[in-house]
Order: sequence, then C-alpha cells, then structure tokens
Amino acid sequence: MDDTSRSNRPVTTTESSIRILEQLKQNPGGTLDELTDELDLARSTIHRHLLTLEDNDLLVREDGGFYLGLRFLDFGISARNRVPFFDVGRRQVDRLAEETGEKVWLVAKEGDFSVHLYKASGDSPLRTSARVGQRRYLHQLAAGKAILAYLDEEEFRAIIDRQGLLRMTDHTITDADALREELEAIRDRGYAFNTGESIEGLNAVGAPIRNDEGTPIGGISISGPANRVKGDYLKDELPDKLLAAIDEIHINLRYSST
Amino acid sequence: MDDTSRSNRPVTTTESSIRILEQLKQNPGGTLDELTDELDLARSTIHRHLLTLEDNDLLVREDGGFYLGLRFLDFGISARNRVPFFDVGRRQVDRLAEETGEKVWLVAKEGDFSVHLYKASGDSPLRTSARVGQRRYLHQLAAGKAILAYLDEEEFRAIIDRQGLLRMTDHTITDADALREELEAIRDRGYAFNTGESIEGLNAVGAPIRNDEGTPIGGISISGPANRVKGDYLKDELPDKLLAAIDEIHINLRYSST
DNA sequence: GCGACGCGTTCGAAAGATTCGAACGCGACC
DNA sequence: GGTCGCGTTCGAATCTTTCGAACGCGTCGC
Repeated sequence: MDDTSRSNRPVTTTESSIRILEQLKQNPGGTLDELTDELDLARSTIHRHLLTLEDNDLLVREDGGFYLGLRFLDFGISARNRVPFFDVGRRQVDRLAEETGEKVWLVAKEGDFSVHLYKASGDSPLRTSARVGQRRYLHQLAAGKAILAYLDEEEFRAIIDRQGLLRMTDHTITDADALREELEAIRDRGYAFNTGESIEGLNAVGAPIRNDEGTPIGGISISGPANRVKGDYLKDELPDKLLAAIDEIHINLRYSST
Repeated sequence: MDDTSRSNRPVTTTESSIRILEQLKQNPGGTLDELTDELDLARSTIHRHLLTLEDNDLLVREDGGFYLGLRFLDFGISARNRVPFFDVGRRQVDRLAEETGEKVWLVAKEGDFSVHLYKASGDSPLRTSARVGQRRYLHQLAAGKAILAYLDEEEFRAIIDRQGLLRMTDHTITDADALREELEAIRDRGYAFNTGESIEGLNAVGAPIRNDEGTPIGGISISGPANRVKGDYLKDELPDKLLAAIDEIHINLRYSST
C-alpha cells in the first residue's frame, strides 16, 4: 500500500463510515452483527457510526435491519442535475427512444468511469441489469469507448493503467493495442459500436458528448438485442439518428454555457 | 445543547464530512476557502476531508470547485429501489398521469418526512419546484396529511412535537387541533386534499399507501393548478381514480410480501 | 417459567487519529 | 514583479475514536 505512507493520509473515520454505507448498499437490511463480521471494526465502533449516520438521516432502521436513507436520493439527484448536459441530454434520449423504440442511455464520464444518468426504454421489453446511478468501465460500453476515443492520450493511458481492461464477455476488448486501433476507427466514424462486449447478445451504438474544448464529458448509447439490432439498421440508421441527437445537445451546450 | 452531554456522542469526524457535503450540495462548486468561511472548521481540516471524500468518489473537483459526486446517485437510486412499493407505485403513478393528464407524485414516509420518490407529469406544463429526492413536511402535502391521518397517535404527536407545523402559505394548517380535525375527516373519506397549503394556487388530492399492519409508509398525490383542478373534478373524479390506483398497489403489496 | 440466543446499547480506559495554524507553491491577474 | 486566490504540506497538541466486555431486553424453544 502506497497510501499508507503518504503524509496526508485520508480521514480514516470518515472512510469507516463510508465502508459501512457501502456494505449496507450491498447488503440492505444488515444488522450490527453482520456488519461486524464483514467490516473488521469493533462492534461498538460500528454501532456509534450507525447512530451518527442515522441521526443524519443517511440510514434508517426498519424491521430490525439498517438501510440506506432516502437522503441519498436527494444528494444523488442533486449531483445529477448539475451535470451540464443532463437536461438537454434527457430530452434527446426521450426523443431517440420514441423514434427508434430501443433502449437509450445517457451517461456521464466521472473520473475513470461512466455513470448511467438516465434511461428511456422505447417499447423494448428488454430487461438488462443496468440501472440509473451505476458505474461502468469505459472500455466495455459503446458510449464509453466513444468517450475514450476523444480523450487525450495522457488521460487515456492513465485510466487504462489504473483500471485495466476487465473482461466481461468473450468479445470484450482486453488488449490495449487492439483498443487503440478500435478507438482510431471510432474517431474516423464519430461513433462507437458495442457488439456483445459487455453483455452477450446485446449490441449498441454510442457517441460522445463533448464540451467547448472538445473534451468528452458524457455520451449516449442506443442498444438492443443482437438478433434484431444488426446490419444496416445498426451500422447506418441508428448512428444517423444518434449523431443528430448529439448535435442538438452540442448546440444547446454552446448556447447555455456560462 | 443536550447532545453534548450524552454519553454516546456521535462520531464528530463523520459529521464534519457530512456537513461539508451538505454545504457543497447547497453551494455547488464551492472552493476550500468558501467552505472554510461557512463551516467553522480549520482550512487544513476541511482540506483533508475533501481529499478523503474525493478519494471515495463522493465528490469531484471541476473547474476549480468541488461538486457532489455521482456516486451519490448510485446510493440514492439503490435506496429508492428498496422501498417496497416503489415498483408497483411507479407503474400506477404513470397510469394516473396518463389518465388524468395531471402531475402525479409518489412519496415515501421516512422518519418525520415525506420524500419525493417519483413523478409523472401527464401533459401539464406546470413547473413546480418539486424534485425527486426532496423531503417535505408531512403536514403540508396532500399525501403527507393522508399519511399523518393513519399514524398512531403516539407517532403523530412525536412528529408534531419535533417538527412543528411550519407555515408555507396562508392556507397551511398550523394549529395542531385544526389538523387533528382535518385528519379525522381524512380518515372518514380515505383521502386528503391540499388546497394551496404548500404552494399558493396549487390543489391536490392524496391517499396513503399502507403496509400489512395498516401503517402508512407512503402515498400518492395528484395535483394541478387551482383554477382548473377544483369542484367535482377535484372532489370526486380524481379521488376515485386515485383510490383505484392505491387499491392496486395494496393488492400487489399483499402478494409480494415476503 | 426458565435458559439461551440475537440484537442493540452502554462504559471507561488506552491509543491513535484528527485538528489546528502557519507556511509554502503555483498560477493568474494587474 | 507584487499580490491575490487557491490548494497543499507539516508537526505538535489534544481530543476523539476505538476497543472489548458487560448489560438489557425481547423472543424462541423446551
């Protein structure tokens, strides 16, 4: 561990609280004893943290278990609303979903990850595991690869170094050089494809949302089952519609920039 | 301060972190110096907290300011998804919005408050200040009053004692006895009205969602401008539709209960 | 009706992390 | 070239967290 030796160590108390919250997110309704088993902190310590977090409405106690408080929803929605392209992006996502009938996602880049901001489902009954708020690696998403393609080399390399290229399916690109090639193709086209790279049998097109300086800050993807979303529909029709939506967003961003 | 003397004091370090986050929610993009002014903590202390929170993706640094991280969205959506009636409730809210064309809210009771979980807008262009995630006092909402009406006397009294009856408009009920009478009427009817009690010119009907034991755990409200939403439409038509939706939810809750 | 179990709660002492204030670095602006 | 704004670093003092053990209370089983 290199963090341990750093002179400006993090605030470990806060980190303990965070770890408790993370654990409760993963295991909703956990009890004090369960948390003690899982967390390598003294029972009484965890208890004090729980009391504090409860006092601050960050967690609630129900039916003999602890749960994340809905106050997180306030913080979360608040964070989302401040994403500069959220409002415009959402409108375009709704429009795309209606137009295509497919599942359309709006995502934001934050740190090394893509965060799912908003989804519109069209009328596809497709039930994926994706949920608003989730973070995903950039390399395993259509919109994510589109974002990677427009990052400067330095940041791209840093992200790959830190996060690696985790394999999700047989089609996931896990080789840095192969990814570099792919990103070049994406830059040529202006958009990215995802053919079963995150979920087997799920195809998608993605394009980046970029700020005034051209830095990618988010993206949109249109996805559907591989047996229907393929061929010209996937290669031409969807990208056309997608790019039109992205253009709209970019225009709006230019005008509304402070 | 009576908290200070309590033997089991809260974890003050965590509370400092929370206060920093609250401050950043209120004042997005704040700088270290701004936070120092506002928070009565040493600059270097706040700095260490910021680093820690940043390390944990709870906040991000952008354009020379600190912002809440999108990780909160993950926590928040996660918390919302665990509300037992959320899925069913959302479907019914969508249906009601489509049926009536009005603005429909799904709320949950958490602690002393109502939390806005989900909204469907129908086609009303009405732009209220309400947002998903926000907390409101129970006494100033239609759904909130409906919830209060079915709480046991003990909890009702405790909430009023702790929170009081804050006035929002001239029509807000701020007298405990008047509220008691109103709640009795609500119990007779099975639903509650809100006639400009939270926002001048905004009327609403609300009904409670109750668990197996009859304890209210949430609610639904249908609201619209007073000049249109009034008379028989408000008094009969909307309540009928609302109660039908609530019934649906209750039936679903019975079946899906563990 | 008695004992054991699960769960949350409380306590005091020991140790360890947080807090503080001051000083440093860096860039931008004038 | 000086100053302002902002983030960063440091070491010492102290205040708080942490720990483990014990307590209270309800519930289940016998």
